[in-house]
Amino acid sequence: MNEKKHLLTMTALDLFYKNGINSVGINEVLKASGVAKKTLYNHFVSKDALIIATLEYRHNVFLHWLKQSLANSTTNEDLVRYLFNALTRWFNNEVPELTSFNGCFFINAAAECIGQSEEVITYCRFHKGQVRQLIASHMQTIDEQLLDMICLLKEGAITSAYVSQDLQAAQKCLPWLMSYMKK
Amino acid sequence: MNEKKHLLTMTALDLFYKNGINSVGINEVLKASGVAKKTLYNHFVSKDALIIATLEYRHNVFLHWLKQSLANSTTNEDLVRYLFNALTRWFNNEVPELTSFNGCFFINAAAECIGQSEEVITYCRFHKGQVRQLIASHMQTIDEQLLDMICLLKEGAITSAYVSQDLQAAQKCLPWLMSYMKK
DNA sequence: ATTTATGGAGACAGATTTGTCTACCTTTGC
DNA sequence: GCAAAGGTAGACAAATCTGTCTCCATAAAT
Repeated sequence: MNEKKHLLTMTALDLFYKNGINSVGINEVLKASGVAKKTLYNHFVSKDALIIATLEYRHNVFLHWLKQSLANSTTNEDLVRYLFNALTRWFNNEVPELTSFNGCFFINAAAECIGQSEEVITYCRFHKGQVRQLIASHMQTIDEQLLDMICLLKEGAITSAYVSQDLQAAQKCLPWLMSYMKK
Repeated sequence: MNEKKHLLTMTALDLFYKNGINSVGINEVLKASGVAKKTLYNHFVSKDALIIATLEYRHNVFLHWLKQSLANSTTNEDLVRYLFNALTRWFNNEVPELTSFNGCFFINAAAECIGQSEEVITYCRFHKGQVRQLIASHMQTIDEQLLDMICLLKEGAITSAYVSQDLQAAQKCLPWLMSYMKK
């Protein structure tokens, strides 16, 4: 990708994730990145296109981080342990590449773009699907029910960590999942 | 509450929940309700005040519905069954008073008002706390761990139902919770 | 019957936003 | 050396949004 385009995408993601997509104007992105307006509209047809680019970028960063976090797991127990420990690190700002925790960018974007951009919600759905697939690919034995539970608890933990500021939400899931798998 | 004020609050909630708080302008609320702008600013000091009023109203409607849904539960098993069956009815648009399902209004509002209104996120936190308390008050024996799990799964189900369009998300939680309580 | 409070309709100011356009500069390839 | 491509800086148009204010109508209270 072009250097300026990449810079714009990263800067926009930073601001969008921190302050909300609708609260951040194009001009703010330009000022923060030091790029001219014409260059932005040279690379992106509209603000919506920039938003989609930030979603794609965040998706890549997030999946790369998750893949690495799960890399060493060889059993379902490992998988669950690695996953929810990784989430806890995310919530507690111990993962620099994900930047300061502000909930799930995709959930936030979906909420912000209700009845404004169908493309955004579609991409968010895609992202959640890809994350589920990545988790599934690390399962020793495919257990659709366990996969459902893991994903539901993951979503719940992210939401609780953000809205209710329960930074230990992911840790609370662990003992339960462990005892479930023991049976 | 005043009649016009109530009408404005209900109309605004409808539009905010359906199309997003930031996408709906004051003028749209006025047109839909047939109320004059001066009357609105007579009752609300600003749009922010109107937003808070819609949060309060939604909170009351939601808690009233949940209270009724859980009213007949006498055991923890009942509680879980009633709760997640009620969520399923909500997701599938079988609860008229909650209007067409569009995720959790409070999660959406929190996402939309990032770095814009501290009052909104505070109220969302309050709402989630009240819901938790209501659930706790219907528990036969207080089990903080079970309460955590119920709330985490509830949040996960709402998010999955909305973002991933998994309308059966709440039903998937039931067998798991049941087997957990049996032990 | 007259006063007072409340609401309707909407013009208007002021701020802000997206997106276009002009004019100028810098770098790179030939 | 020069032409072409792409970037900078920012003015500007057009739309939109919040909040104020004016003028008028209506209804209730004294």
